Amino acid sequence: MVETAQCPDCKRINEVLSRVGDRWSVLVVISLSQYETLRFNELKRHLGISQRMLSLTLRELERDGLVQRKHYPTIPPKVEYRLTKMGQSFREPVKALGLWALDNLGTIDKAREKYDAAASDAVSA
Amino acid sequence: MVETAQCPDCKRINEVLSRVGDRWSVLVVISLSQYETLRFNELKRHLGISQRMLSLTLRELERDGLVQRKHYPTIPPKVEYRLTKMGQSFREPVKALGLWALDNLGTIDKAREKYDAAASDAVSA
DNA sequence: CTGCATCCAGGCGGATACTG
DNA sequence: CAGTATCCGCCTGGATGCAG
Repeated sequence: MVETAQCPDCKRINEVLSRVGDRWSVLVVISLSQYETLRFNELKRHLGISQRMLSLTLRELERDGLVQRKHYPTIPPKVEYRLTKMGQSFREPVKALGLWALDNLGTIDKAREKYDAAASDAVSA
Repeated sequence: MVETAQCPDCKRINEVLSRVGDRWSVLVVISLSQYETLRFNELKRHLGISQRMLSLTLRELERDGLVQRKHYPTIPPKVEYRLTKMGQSFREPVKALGLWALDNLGTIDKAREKYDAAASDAVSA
């Protein structure tokens, strides 16, 4: 790829997707939007995510200013995560996406079945 | 991961993200929404995507029923891609995401700078 | 409990060469 | 022009082990 004659919008979208577009980030934001405040292992259990990915994801989200980390230097240690203002505003577009998903997942599944059936027909033809 | 006690929503979101959540799919949809109809190499140049990924992405989008492929068996061959009804409806949540991105990318950049500065302070301290 | 470091497999994605 | 096939590097992401 030497070419870079794309629309500027694509760059923007690419940027935002590479920031908060990965599935774990989205899921963490959703979880926090439901529970207000969650601890590390609560999130881990809730999402079924590995420690590593949760750790990485939370660090990035904190770095991006979407999530606030509150650390209690007790023993054993306790860390709470919650959404920042911006994090909460992110729920809106995510919710839009979620609703679209709910509306269209069935249709997509149908389309896939149809497509796959046609493909296997082509093979047997 | 043996655990699977997550919220059902997470599964849904995960599904939709793994379907149309990758950056190339989103960018293809956006391009098609702007240009109505595009040929293979037009998309390729427009997005700065490799043939391989464009080919895979278009096939998936067609399979999911978001993109319609029109093939003219001429020489040289000509193939046009356009959004289906569902593909067009997908623009809505994507647009919401794009607007949020425009509004918040600057803030995110600021947050990152601040975070990184604090991190390097911690190192030098 | 909350993390970080390491290792390792699998998939994403680009470059290249080839077909129709 | 519109793809397919192959090779291969890179990054994601899980498993494990260790530290505070």
